[in-house]
Amino acid sequence: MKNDLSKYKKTAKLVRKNQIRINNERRILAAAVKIFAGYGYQGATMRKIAEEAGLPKANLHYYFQTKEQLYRQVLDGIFKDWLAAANTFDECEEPVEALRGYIETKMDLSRKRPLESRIWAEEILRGAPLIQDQLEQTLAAWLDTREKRITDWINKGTIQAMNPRILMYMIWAVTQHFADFESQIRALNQQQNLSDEQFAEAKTQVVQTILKGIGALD
Amino acid sequence: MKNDLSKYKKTAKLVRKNQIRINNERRILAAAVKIFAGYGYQGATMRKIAEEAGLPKANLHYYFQTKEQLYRQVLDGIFKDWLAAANTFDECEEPVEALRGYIETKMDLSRKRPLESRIWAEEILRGAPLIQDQLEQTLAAWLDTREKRITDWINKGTIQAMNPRILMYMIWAVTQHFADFESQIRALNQQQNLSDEQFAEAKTQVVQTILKGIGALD
DNA sequence: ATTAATCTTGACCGTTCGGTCAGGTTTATT
DNA sequence: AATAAACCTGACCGAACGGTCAAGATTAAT
Repeated sequence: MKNDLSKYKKTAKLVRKNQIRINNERRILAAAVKIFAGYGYQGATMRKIAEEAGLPKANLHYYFQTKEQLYRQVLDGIFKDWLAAANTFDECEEPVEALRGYIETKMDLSRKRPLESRIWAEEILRGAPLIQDQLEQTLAAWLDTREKRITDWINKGTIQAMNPRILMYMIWAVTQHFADFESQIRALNQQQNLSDEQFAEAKTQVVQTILKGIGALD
Repeated sequence: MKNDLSKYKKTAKLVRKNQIRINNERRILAAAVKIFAGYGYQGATMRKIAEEAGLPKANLHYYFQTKEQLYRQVLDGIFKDWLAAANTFDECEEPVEALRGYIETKMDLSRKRPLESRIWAEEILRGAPLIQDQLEQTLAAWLDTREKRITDWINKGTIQAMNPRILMYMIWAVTQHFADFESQIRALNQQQNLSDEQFAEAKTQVVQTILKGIGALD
């Protein structure tokens, strides 16, 4: 009984953990996302992140030993979000619904989390020095599975023959473009970010063009 | 006569200019492209560029006063290449030929000059701090003109109704993706860059999907 | 109430950064 | 041959970087 109770208490402590630690780690990570997205890994400084978080620089190093470790945790969080969104691909059986759902989810993610998309893009731009393993393993496995689903659709004649990988590259390219190249789109849109209406139009057109382009519509 | 001759000589000198200067500026710019593409603006250092060029660091500052000036010249060169490629858009009257030619040219540019594409992408990722003017003026004007051509095609019923700008964003996104996300594509392709055959297949599929997607084919 | 663990922070450190400069060398002009 | 212009470069500079640390403050456990 005593044993059980003390165990329970310890577990409860671990679950609640230090509220201070949880709180500060969250603040620092949120600040890090902003600064890494705005300046890139090299351009971001621990001082800028500390200012954004409203904490002294030394305090950052208490929770995250090095800048690289902080950056890795940011990337991990982004990858988890990406995978969660990616699984909408499997929610529907038929290509039109599955692809429409996936493209729309990716577009929404670009709209809601452009900073994260840009951090990911910069990491890949620089040759993916820290996430190569994840790309070669988790992402490659994810792609293999979905490639088979698309091949099934092709064999059933639901969509036309094509290379499924290239289709996925196109979807990734287009959906992420609206986050990664936001500043270019803004410059071409009277210095205004796309309004909700404009973005909704883009989402519809992207879905229509790709679905029609692979022979899944009409 | 004397006057004319001396003028001619001076002009000739200016045309030939200092061969040393021409030569070294070219070397430095080529090295700068490599280093800026590999490390980003902040991650690139004048020491690395100097090593790549095989010149002492102080010599770089003799030809380019600051790192930012060197970077600006690199960006200018990239923008000129981009505009040259962009004009293939106007070479054909009909949408199928015009768009096919443009998409293929952009794909070829991604294949041949991936470093330049990545430098451009990073600049936009960071909010285009140095090229905002060019985007808002030169690029916006270019896009306006081509938007009108596409609108004409739509009015003639050659392609289906759509927002021309979003079509251009899709084309840019997809074509540049093969340069900018090269390291991700490599990780998903058994750690091998796309072969010429694979790239040719991608080019064909991209053209087909987009043209069919906007109702210009079939 | 005491002790232990956790958290906080200003001051500091070695390194590297972009950039400068004096003085020497090479190239062009007369 | 002499002079001027252009080019070259090792040594150096102040600033900013990531990271450390000792000592104090706060919170948790007994």
